[in-house]
Amino acid sequence: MKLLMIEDNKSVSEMMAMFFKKEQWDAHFAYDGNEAVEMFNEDPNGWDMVTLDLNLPGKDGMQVSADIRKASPTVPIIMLTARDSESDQVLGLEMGADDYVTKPFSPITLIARIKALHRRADLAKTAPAEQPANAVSSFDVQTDHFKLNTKTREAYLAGVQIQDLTPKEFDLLKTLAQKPRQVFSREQLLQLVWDYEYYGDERTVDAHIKKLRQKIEKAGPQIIQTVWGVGYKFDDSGVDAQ
Amino acid sequence: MKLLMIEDNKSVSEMMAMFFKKEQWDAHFAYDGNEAVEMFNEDPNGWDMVTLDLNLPGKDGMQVSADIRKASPTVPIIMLTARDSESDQVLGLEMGADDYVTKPFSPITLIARIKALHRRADLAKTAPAEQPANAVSSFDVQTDHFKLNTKTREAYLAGVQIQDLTPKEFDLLKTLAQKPRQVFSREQLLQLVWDYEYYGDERTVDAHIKKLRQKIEKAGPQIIQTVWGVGYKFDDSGVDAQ
DNA sequence: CTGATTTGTGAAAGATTTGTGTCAAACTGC
DNA sequence: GCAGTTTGACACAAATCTTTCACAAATCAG
Repeated sequence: MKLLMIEDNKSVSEMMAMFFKKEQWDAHFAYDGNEAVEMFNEDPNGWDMVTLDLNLPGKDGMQVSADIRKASPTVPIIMLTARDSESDQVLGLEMGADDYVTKPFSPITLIARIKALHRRADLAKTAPAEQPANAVSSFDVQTDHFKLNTKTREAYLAGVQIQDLTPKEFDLLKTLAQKPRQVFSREQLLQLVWDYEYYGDERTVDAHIKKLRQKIEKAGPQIIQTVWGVGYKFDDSGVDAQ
Repeated sequence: MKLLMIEDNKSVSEMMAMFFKKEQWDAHFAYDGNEAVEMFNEDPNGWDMVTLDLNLPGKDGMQVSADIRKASPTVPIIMLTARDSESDQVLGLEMGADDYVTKPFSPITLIARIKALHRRADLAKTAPAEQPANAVSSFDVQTDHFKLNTKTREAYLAGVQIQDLTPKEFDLLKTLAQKPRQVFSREQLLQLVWDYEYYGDERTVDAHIKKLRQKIEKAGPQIIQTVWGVGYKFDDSGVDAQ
């Protein structure tokens, strides 16, 4: 198991390193937020677990969590913190963390929680259809008629490339496409595509959707649907025609 | 979401019942271990979540956990307990629990943890590289012939999608369908679908029911019944297999 | 059967949400 | 800095949904 521990307190990480070694886990350590996000993004899909200290120098811990979630919607995250307030805990869990452990914690407890979460997360990997490990698949989103590659930042609809996507447009499309058919509210999209604490007009999302749709139309049928009163969703099930 | 709370302290379960209702979860309660296992086994694959108080009369909590795990290797289990010792916690997690919350806990916290775990467990269902069309799982209502998914805001009757549901229509259908055969008065529906303190004409419900029925008819047989003098109910028992 | 009550229905007014164009600000590469 | 892009905000028009109301139809009580 490949694990990333984000923790600025060296004595904590050194102690945990011993325990991780005992478990024979491939543990990596980051000591501040920016370093952590950078390290994580080198191989966003290669991590099995992240533990994140919220009290970090530099980047805010919640922001680090958001950045990691953005890069990988599924990696298990355990937040570690001295902040014991209930609202912090609830916020953390709502932000997408899977567990929230308050300091001081014992290594044994943390190990047990990591194992429990890893076991649970593994169910998602083993259950579904296998994905050839070595296969190209640098495509991060791939449905029948739609492919999206975050490394090259290219998107294809029914084989035709969607051209001239700006960064925001690409991120927006990626976010929607990662969960086909799931409806995202404007607020959710602002959190996921912009920032978790972005303060701005929700209608800005509409403006980007409009631009995005224009570019999608040049490549094929519309794959972004409006869900009236709720938000938007990606749905390429209408791209049947061959 | 269908949840089983195993808890012998009635004041705790009553308080939680209120919070579960607010979330519109289908919460069931068991007050001792044997009853819990029995209840669980009536439909081992029908549960989305179990919370288990370890301090139960009758059967030992750990044994209950083991019995449930045996019946369903994947159902998420959260252990609740006053025992704060580390060894208990580690043992619980090793026994197959996904989370371990010590009493006293606040309802908000428990709700947040249930949501986090449910989100994680759902990934196992939805994960499959985003398979075709309606393979999106995580239906919030699922009977033999009717399925409703709040994430995609889609509803299916005997496999056919009920199309073009407006927000109110969808919410209304969801509310009725969450408790099949249960009659809801117009007043109740106004509270549940509109707002707790909505001030408006009760007949507005009728208007929406009418529109909803029209859209349901396009997909299959009628599943909303009028209970004269009382209100409306969802009942799909008349829908025959195809 | 008759009258009272409740529900179904269609239309129209009212309210809300979304699409879209414009413009200024922020950002990029040079 | 500068020119070209991208982004964000806003306002108005267009589209869609919600609510109300009145009358017709159905149901019930006696």
